[in-house]
Amino acid sequence: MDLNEQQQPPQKRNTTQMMIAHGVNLTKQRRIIADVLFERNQHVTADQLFDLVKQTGSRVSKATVYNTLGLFTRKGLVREIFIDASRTFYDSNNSHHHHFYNVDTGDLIDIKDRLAPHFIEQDLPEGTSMDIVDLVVRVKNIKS
Amino acid sequence: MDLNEQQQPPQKRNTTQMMIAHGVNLTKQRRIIADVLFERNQHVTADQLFDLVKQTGSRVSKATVYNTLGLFTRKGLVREIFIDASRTFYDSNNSHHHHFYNVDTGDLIDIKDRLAPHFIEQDLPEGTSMDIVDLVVRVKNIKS
DNA sequence: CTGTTGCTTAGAATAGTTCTAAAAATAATT
DNA sequence: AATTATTTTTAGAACTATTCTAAGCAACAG
Repeated sequence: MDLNEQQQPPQKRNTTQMMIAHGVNLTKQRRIIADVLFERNQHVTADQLFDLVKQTGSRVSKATVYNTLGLFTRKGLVREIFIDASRTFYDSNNSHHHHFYNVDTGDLIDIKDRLAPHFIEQDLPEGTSMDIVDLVVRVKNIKS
Repeated sequence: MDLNEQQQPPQKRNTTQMMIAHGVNLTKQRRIIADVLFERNQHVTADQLFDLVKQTGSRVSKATVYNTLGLFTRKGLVREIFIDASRTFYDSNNSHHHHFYNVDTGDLIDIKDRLAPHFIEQDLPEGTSMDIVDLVVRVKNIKS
């Protein structure tokens, strides 16, 4: 299962600046996590990210990976994508876009933002047909 | 948290016919579950449904509630809505529509189908503002 | 230094869901 | 009807993703 298929070219980002810009305090672990996460646009689970970090030789606890992903989400650095009850992905591409999820392969693929929803049907990934479209508009109470 | 707010009027459906029409074998437990689930349009978790069934005096195991919801989903009688890693709702309204989810209250509210996506913003529930729109288009491999 | 605050950690706890293996119900076949 | 096969249900165990807990550590302020 390919989690990393992306239409956009990989782009090296300045993770330190990103964190500062979003009001995230810098720590050793957060730098390590951010460097791995933002190395390229990708969709990863907390567990996959934990492994990716391990592969760099750095040691960060799983709790910190969860904490950091939660923090990054609250600060708007990443987006959570809930595919099903046991599949939460974190999208390191924080630009405005949506996703194709292939129920057969597990592939999660970006939908280019310019695609109007009614044109999606004509732009499905090769060899796939539409299954279910689930649009969840999350709203929040206006604080008074 | 009100899970049951619906725009459409409650409608008593013939659950036996629904199951037959969708190729679901009839059993005592499935009838009980279907009667509770389709009594009105609602969004329920497996656990909530288990409790609702219990309240009718009938006794159905939790495993059967899960099995039956899985079966009903595969057969197209209900739709799963994944709000987050620990919130899977089953929507007993199987007509084509989407949802507003209020992150503050937990309310899950139908979006009338006629609403074009770009008009959603002008039609948010009272006292709420847009938070996150997550559109996941599920596709499946074309079997050859 | 010393206290305060925030961060990280390992492991325990939690919660939703799936699995297992056996019993029960139902359907099919003789 | 009796027997066999198939499907369904069940209780509880197992599993898995995530959160919690409580202790230790790091950074910084006074």
